Amino acid sequence: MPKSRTRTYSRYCRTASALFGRQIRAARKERRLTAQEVADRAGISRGLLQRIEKGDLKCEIGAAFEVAAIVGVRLFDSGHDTLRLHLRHTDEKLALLPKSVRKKKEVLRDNF
Amino acid sequence: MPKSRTRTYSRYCRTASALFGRQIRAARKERRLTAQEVADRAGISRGLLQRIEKGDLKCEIGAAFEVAAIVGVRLFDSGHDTLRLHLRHTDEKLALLPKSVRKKKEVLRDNF
DNA sequence: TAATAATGGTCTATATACAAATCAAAAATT
DNA sequence: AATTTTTGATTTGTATATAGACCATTATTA
Repeated sequence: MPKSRTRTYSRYCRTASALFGRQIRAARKERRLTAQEVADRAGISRGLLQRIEKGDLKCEIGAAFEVAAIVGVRLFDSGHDTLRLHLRHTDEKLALLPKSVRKKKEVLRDNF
Repeated sequence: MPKSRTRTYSRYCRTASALFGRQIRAARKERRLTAQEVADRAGISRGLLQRIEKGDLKCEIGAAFEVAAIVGVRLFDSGHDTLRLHLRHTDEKLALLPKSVRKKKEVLRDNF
């Protein structure tokens, strides 16, 4: 029997994904774009778009992000310039953090 | 020759994904969690976590969201309750929109 | 500085996400 | 009401994302 690759997701994660999909669908309809039109523009199949709009957690993050961009759902509530700014800021923060995380050696407190 | 499945992504999409990955990495280090620890908690391989932190657009959105939740990167800048609220609101908006999008028949303006 | 843990690669096998095609039902226009 | 488009589901074959193992390098602690 082949080993299964099923995952479990937290409630938070599922809700977030559902919301993301719903927002995409709402935005698409507001702009009066058919599923086929958006799928074509994004270079994906209509089936995949359906799954994205349903909040399916197994689809490519790239496809979902691209679709969001096409229908006008902003990622991180920001335009491109703001994203770049955040990116730079995060990189600066990252530069101050240790390159690798090392656990402090567990101190045994039995011997006293 | 097998048909390739390569996609193209917009700059906006790539930047957003890069930022998301960077934020995850920064949050992980701030919390002093090793890659292996986070991968284990998320039920994914360390290799996949690396790709997520790199902003690889081809990984599962569910894996990325789950990791974000684990290291404390908030999705849509909101906690679970707020997400549910947004979800309800989006559903209401969606209920008012037409169930299917129909293009107005293109009126030919040649004949005058 | 030595020891050791974490990270960053690469490689392989396999489970699966994907595109594409098809069909039925629903919904919007005429 | 009739027509036509859009949507929702299902199925199938294939490209590929994933886990897991491994190794080399780097970084951290003792």
